[in-house]
Amino acid sequence: MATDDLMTRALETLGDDGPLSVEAIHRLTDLAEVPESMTIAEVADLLDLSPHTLRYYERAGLVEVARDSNGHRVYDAEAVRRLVFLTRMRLSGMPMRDLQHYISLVDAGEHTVPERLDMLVEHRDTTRRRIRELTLSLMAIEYKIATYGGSTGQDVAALDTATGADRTFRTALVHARSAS
Amino acid sequence: MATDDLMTRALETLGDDGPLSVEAIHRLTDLAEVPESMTIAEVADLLDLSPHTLRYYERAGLVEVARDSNGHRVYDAEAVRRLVFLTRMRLSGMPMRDLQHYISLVDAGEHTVPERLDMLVEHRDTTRRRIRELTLSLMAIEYKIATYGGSTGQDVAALDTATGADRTFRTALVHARSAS
DNA sequence: GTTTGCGTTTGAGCGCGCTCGAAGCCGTAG
DNA sequence: CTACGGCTTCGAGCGCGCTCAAACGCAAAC
Repeated sequence: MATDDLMTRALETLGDDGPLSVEAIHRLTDLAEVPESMTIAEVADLLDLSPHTLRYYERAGLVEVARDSNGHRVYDAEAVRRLVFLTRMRLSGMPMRDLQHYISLVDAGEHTVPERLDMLVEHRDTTRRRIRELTLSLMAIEYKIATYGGSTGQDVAALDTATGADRTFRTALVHARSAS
Repeated sequence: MATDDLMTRALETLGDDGPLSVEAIHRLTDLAEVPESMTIAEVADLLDLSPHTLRYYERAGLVEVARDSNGHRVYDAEAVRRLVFLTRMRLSGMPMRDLQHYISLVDAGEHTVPERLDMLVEHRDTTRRRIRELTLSLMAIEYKIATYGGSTGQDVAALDTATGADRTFRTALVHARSAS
């Protein structure tokens, strides 16, 4: 799958309704300025998580963070980049356990690259499955909204009789979870 | 958004790689035969969750289930349909709390339809956001796989220099979480 | 000089969604 | 007759990912 293809699809997906890309533009400066060092509050703000969580990640062994003369954390650029990565992985549903393993591989050296790639590929596939699962659920929700009749089973009933929906699709809706 | 449009998009999404739709076809008979009554094991099998979980849902007030002469649960078609709905909502991330509220609205009568629709619309939007979020994470993962350099920050660095990627897209990748 | 504010550590607690264990009932198979 | 499998109830336990409380340090502001 070509990169350009990826981006095209991404932008199409984003194009549905504006807020994300608008906000993205608004935050355009963020990564351009990756400061040499940041405080915990700054990193928390950047990544949209709490200082508590950042300390928790450190305790969990996901990052090492230096201290200043007051014992306060000083996040260097590498730590911030790692946290950006970790945050994205967390957001896409990778468990802490796996991240801990991944980081242990990173720290173990270059010879672990193949295993790291294996992990990324597996997580990519998991994420793809999850997106398809959510897409099917989304369609079911939209269908239920469109045909709302009050009963929790109405959507299925509607699918049985309406618009000559194709059977495969209908079944896929009901069994979206079978993709997981 | 027209129904046909929805289905078209759905099938496109599914078309990427086969397993789901194939499995869907394989299970095609499932909903066609919605039996008059089912045992807990049958329902568990149908919905791909455990009998434990089904009992838990009942305890949580999400379904009422009759008993036979032995005290065993007998799921009628309505209960099964409700559970299909509930399972899809759970799968798409709706919290138990919200489902309990939704079901209380269903049980309260037709005058709660507007509020139910509000809930569905909100959940639809949440699901859409989640899909966009996951899509961005997915692109980041794919990018990292494609440009793998071993460092956790490599993907970002690559984005800064590679293929003349447009800045908005690049920033969106880093800030996918800002959509949540 | 005290207050305010932001940081530190440690260990405990929490919300969620299951998941399981124990003890018991029932119907069928060997 | 007894053993087994599958169901029942009830309450407890668990894994995950935070989230917080307590007690303290330091530094700039008033």
